Amino acid sequence: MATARVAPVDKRRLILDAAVNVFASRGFHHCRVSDVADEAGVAYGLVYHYFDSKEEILNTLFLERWDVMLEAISEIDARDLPVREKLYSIAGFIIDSYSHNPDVMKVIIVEVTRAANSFGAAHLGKISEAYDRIAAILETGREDGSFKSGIPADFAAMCFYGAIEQLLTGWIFGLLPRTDEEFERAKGLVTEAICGGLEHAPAEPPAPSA
Amino acid sequence: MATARVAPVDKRRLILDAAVNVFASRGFHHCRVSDVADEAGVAYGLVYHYFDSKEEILNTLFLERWDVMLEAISEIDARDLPVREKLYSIAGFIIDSYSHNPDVMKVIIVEVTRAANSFGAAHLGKISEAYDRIAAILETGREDGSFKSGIPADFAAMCFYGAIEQLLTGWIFGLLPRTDEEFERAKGLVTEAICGGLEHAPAEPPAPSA
DNA sequence: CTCCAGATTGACTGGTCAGTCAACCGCCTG
DNA sequence: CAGGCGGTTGACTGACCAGTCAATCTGGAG
Repeated sequence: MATARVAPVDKRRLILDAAVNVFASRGFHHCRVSDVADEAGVAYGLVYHYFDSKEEILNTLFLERWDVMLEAISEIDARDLPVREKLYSIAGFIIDSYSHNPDVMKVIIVEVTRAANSFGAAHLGKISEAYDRIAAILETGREDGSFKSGIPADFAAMCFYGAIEQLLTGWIFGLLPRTDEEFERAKGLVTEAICGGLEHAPAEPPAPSA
Repeated sequence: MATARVAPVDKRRLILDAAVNVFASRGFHHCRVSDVADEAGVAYGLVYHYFDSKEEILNTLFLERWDVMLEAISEIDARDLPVREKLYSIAGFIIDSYSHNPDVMKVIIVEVTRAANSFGAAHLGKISEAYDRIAAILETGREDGSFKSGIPADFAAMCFYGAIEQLLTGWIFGLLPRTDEEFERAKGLVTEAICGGLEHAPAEPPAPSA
């Protein structure tokens, strides 16, 4: 007989999903654990059956998603593509993540990624791993001569990632239009902006033969 | 007789400066008002003589600095310079702000600029004014043909500002080296990265005569 | 010297909320 | 049917802390 018959509803998952809603709409510091429990339709105490603390809920949400992103970056890096297309794919992945589930990305960006005195510091290793993997990709671009050697790869990675995160921030704050077409368009535009630059290229010597 | 003889010490200023230290090192949500009072060497109640609430202190800190930045952007825009040099000056101004007083910028970036559910939302107008002014500068670049017309100015402004803020974030988290030389170097590098792009330019037709 | 207004003090209060815990439930096992 | 165990409940507690306020100080004006 099947072990699960009447879909025993994963309460832990229910709580995590509810937490995303609540954290996104009210903010981690401005909501109560009871808000999460209510949203999940679950008793207050059950939250503490599955999680040690309110913070652990956010940690879990962050790690779940960030690991997926790190995995995606590695997978993209492993493909046999020009560096620019790898960057396009990464931008695309992050933007898709936002468009498919804005709340999770909002919570991560708003509550974790910049929280230098709390969650950000706690997850610094994971966060910088993303920058490092992007930097590694850029480094291959420097090596094959397609990317400028004058801009350090780790520096370039920060610029690239920063631009993307700022776009998400723009969407989160409602400063940029949020439509599927805009999301799609943005992928190409960030890539072009960061790789190709905002300026029209002046007469420039071609890349030195690496 | 002079109105001030023994340097009456502006207690309000003292509190604001103490708040910068405390907010930067412990975080707005993880510190007590009494921490600020202690740091300022002032009685707890005096904080409430000068400010209505803990939040008002942060609001004041943000507005003081942000207005200076808006002013600086306008002043830079008014100069007769190529667009790229205006952007260099803006990047330079923001980076100098950080290098001269890291704590204020840290507090603004960590506690305000991304706080979509609290301070960020409250100051959305001011925040987006900065993006708008940068976008206006970029628009002139599009008009005079030095900047690509395919990338909307508001979009480009987000990329530019995002890259800079990410650099500050890198310094705040200790992921990028914090030396005066690095700060100086970064000004040129971000400008080159964003305006000129990370890639070596391929053969590209010159800007169409606008 | 007196009087006043504004500055300064810090003990206290009121409300909030994260986390605990003892009880209860429902299902499976023997 | 008894026993037990993980899942589930929600009232309760203990700590914490933003904000209040009555009292005190200080320095200038008359």
